[in-house]
Amino acid sequence: MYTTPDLRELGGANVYLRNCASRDVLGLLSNKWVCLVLGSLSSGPRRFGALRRHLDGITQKMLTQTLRELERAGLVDRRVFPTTPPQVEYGLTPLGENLETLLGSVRTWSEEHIDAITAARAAYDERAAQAPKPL
Amino acid sequence: MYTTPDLRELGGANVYLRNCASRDVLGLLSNKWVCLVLGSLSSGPRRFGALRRHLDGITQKMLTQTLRELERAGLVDRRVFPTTPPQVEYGLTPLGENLETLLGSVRTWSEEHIDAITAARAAYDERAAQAPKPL
DNA sequence: CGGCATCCTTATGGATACTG
DNA sequence: CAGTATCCATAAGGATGCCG
Repeated sequence: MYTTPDLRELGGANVYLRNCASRDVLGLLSNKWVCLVLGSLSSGPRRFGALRRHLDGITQKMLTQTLRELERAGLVDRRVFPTTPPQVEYGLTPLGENLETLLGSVRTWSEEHIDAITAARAAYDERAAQAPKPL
Repeated sequence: MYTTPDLRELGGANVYLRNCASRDVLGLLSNKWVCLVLGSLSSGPRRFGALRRHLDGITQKMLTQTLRELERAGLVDRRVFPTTPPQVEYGLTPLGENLETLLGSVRTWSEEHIDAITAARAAYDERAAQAPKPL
């Protein structure tokens, strides 16, 4: 009886199961902007407009959407100052800061190894171009 | 003259610029499956079918696509044994293993903090439900 | 300023069928 | 077994306009 063959293969690390909740968190990080927004806030709270300018290329919609998602997940908190015009400031929660330390190292890794990756891609493409199935 | 106002705001961490190549790497990680595939390979090489079974829920298409992308980036290597039927084995390159140490801690974080996130989301939703703009 | 609502285009990903 | 190719549904994301 093969009820749970997967678990026997590697020994039950649960992110690998379809309905494991922790996959949600990976899904969260699978947002192109999440890592950058958290990084941008790691140096201190910022207002909406400042974030928008800092995260070159993000649209208003995606910034709003990303911030809501992060706020809902308890990673970012939102402080409203009822001035005129209204000011809204975003900052990391303790949980957000905790995650940021990991994401920061991922961003650093990206910057440090982008050259190696670019080179690997070029090499791969060249190999692929040279052996284009000569039928 | 405001040629590069963004850099003065935070001091030149370049992932934040639109055309910075390191954003590509973040884009790579923005693939729902990348983190899981690399994690699945962290315990040793695996064959295509084994990966597919281990990563519960992945389709054949997405697995192929993800593996190609990772192979092209130099994070995974692919070894073909011309047996019948053919065997194809995937494993981490040194670069891939290096990245995996970071991603592993992200997966661990996900598993450790999923409860806090779930609770935060529930609280947020409840707050939102209780203050539905009583106009 | 900091949004939300709408429209519309494109990218993503699943299902299915076929191949070496 | 390990793919490739095709079709199709849905979701992601950009552009625009309006509002408190």
